[in-house]
Amino acid sequence: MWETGVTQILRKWREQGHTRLDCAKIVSTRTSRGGLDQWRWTVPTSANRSVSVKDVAAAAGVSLGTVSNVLNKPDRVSEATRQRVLAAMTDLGFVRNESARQLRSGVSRTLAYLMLDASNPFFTDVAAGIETEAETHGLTVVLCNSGSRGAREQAHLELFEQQRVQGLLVTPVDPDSPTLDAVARRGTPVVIVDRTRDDDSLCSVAVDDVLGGRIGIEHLLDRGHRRVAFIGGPADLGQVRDRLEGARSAWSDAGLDPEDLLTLRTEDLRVADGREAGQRLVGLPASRRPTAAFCVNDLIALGLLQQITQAGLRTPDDLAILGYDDIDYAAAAAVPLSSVRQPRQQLGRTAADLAMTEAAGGPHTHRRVLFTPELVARASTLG
Amino acid sequence: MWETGVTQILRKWREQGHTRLDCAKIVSTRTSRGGLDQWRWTVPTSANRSVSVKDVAAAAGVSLGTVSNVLNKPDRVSEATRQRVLAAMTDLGFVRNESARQLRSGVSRTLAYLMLDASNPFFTDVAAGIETEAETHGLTVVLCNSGSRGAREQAHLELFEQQRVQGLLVTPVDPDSPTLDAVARRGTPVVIVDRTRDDDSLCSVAVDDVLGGRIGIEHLLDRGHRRVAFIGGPADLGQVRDRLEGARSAWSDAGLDPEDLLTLRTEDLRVADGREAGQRLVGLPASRRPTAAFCVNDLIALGLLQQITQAGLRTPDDLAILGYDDIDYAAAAAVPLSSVRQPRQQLGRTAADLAMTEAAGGPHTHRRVLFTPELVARASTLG
DNA sequence: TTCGATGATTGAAACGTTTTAATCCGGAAC
DNA sequence: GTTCCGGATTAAAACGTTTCAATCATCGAA
Repeated sequence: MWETGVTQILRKWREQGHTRLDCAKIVSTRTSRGGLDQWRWTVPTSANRSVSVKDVAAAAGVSLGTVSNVLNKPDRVSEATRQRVLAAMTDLGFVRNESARQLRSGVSRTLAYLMLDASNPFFTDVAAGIETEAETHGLTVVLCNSGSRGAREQAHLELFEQQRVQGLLVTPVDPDSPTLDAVARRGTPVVIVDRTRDDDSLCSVAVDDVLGGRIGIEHLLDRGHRRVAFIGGPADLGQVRDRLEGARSAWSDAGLDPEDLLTLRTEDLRVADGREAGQRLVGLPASRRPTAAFCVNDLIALGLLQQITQAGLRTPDDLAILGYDDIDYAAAAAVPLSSVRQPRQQLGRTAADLAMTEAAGGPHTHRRVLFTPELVARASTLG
Repeated sequence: MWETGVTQILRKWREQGHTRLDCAKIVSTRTSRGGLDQWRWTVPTSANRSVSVKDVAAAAGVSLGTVSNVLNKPDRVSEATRQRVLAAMTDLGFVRNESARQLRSGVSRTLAYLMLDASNPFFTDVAAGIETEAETHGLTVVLCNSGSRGAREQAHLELFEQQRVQGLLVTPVDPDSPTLDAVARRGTPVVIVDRTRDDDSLCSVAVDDVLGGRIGIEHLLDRGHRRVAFIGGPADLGQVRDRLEGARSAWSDAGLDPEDLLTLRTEDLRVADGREAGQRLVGLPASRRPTAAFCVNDLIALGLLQQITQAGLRTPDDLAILGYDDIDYAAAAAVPLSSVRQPRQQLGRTAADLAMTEAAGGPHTHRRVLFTPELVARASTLG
């Protein structure tokens, strides 16, 4: 029986990575079986526990509840003890444990924004809008970046839900993803940013992309262009689809031949894709080459501008360029870029607002907010 | 005595916002005084409790500990029960409560990066580096933006510390701020990103700015410039100070008159500040105007480029421009911008790595990592 | 048969807060 | 002198996990 005990101890001991057995640490306990076949021992613990309200209470000579009151309802505690508690806190280096706070109170103080692409200034501007709105309500915003990757988006969504954030703003890879519905159904307010759904199953804030496409083409028509390229992709992206739809309808409304509205697809929406599109455009014989390009976002427009400039073409004389988003760098480009501007900051502010009102409880019906884009004409189309 | 009881009840009742008193809800309790002067009542609670492990356990017919094991040590539980528990989870829509998890286990699964300016692509690139490194270790990264505002930085630091993040990466407004030391002393690993301190009191990852300044000036000297403006501010910013120091020492090493290295201060480091500096530069008589400008970052360089182009000057013939950071938009500018490149992504990766090793425990000595910048010459200085 | 080993499962104790009913106490009102 | 009131304070019960010793069941070897 003694053997058994020792064997068991040694196994566990080894499992825990110990190499030497210190018998002084072994203490016997009795079991229901009546024998000495179970053992317990202590290991030296690196007593690095952090300071808790309990410690503060002890140091200040008050009860634990009073410390909590100092933190949460300062007016309920007399000035003298308040000072004493505050002093104890700084003395001991007390840091409130947010996990415990949130677990007990059930309320989180953060709003989350899951960005599609943090390197695109459009989304950081939206984020800035969210931040300003959240700040006025005393919430902090945490940002995450999916980088257009579904798996990462999924992982971030899960973590945010587990963290019980107050609201979850997201520019999703696919706005129709059922994951979003699942999250919302389980109780986290979800707001789709810069995308929409056809139904009203979730709150969303976006800009009227069909109208934006129309505005862009109308501007180019005004400037006399009759052979235009629409550059953008991927084809299944809602933004691209809608803007193209608007462009096409404006084009046909003007009674022009659909053939003359060339569509150039790109892999993605980055500067590199614009350069690549530029190469294809430059490769066309001058007679068939469009006189203007309407890019589905500014990054593509910038890449295009750079590429065709390198190839010796001039903007807007040889090729007028119209972008979309009006990011700060658009105005600072080699040839200041005309662009369709979206109210980015307001997009963020409104989204945050929707999330917070939904989180506040009360009767809620999902809202779909649609902003109107506006044309900003600069040298790249004016000449 | 009856009166007293009713008075007390009514007061509390009113405090809770009730307008009508439902006597059926009142239940008397006896107190130590023996009288009926204390009361208790129940209010209808909106039973909206979320699903917990307890519920899952009940549904699956196992104990609460087993559910936890399915979550954390799946190999310790038999396949059959594992499936049963998993099924119960999806049926009930169970979402693990991260607060409770972290409170009990004491371990957080997130790394935080507090950015100085989310709209500056330099920092989002650093963030991308952090993300890739963290991902390989199974951590998620949350981003926050201080927008160069000390108060907001402070608030975010506090929240992150309260959340007990595993590591806290920060590009601070002021790297010498004692707040950072305080946070680190209390146990959160802190890594300063893209800034350094003179002492080694914290881990930091940065790029050798003195060397960067030197490299920049040497390039301009190579191109034959003998009257150069160094543009940047604020003067008390470490980056600005160091790059200027490097620039000056390279200048004097070449045996040139310090007077000919003009210094133009700017308010901040944004595009608008570059434009403003451009106006001042254009205002100078051509004879005294520098032939090249070395800007302390690309945003200023872009603003400068835009402004002097508008004023009819040409780059690089009338004014060569050299930036710093080599952000993507530098290459895409009207005149592709020469720039001093910093290894942004690697900066982020290394910072994340430092934080995680410090968090892993064990003996730790703070490290100061310094990367070497490199010159990327483009049309804005080559012509 | 019995004992020991192994693997699956359970029960109960944490973790650090917030919440809330209860207590205490000095003073005002009767 | 009671009685009542209100403000300050306290004690104890949550919150939803993870952890870990203890138990249970099964099986192989002695």
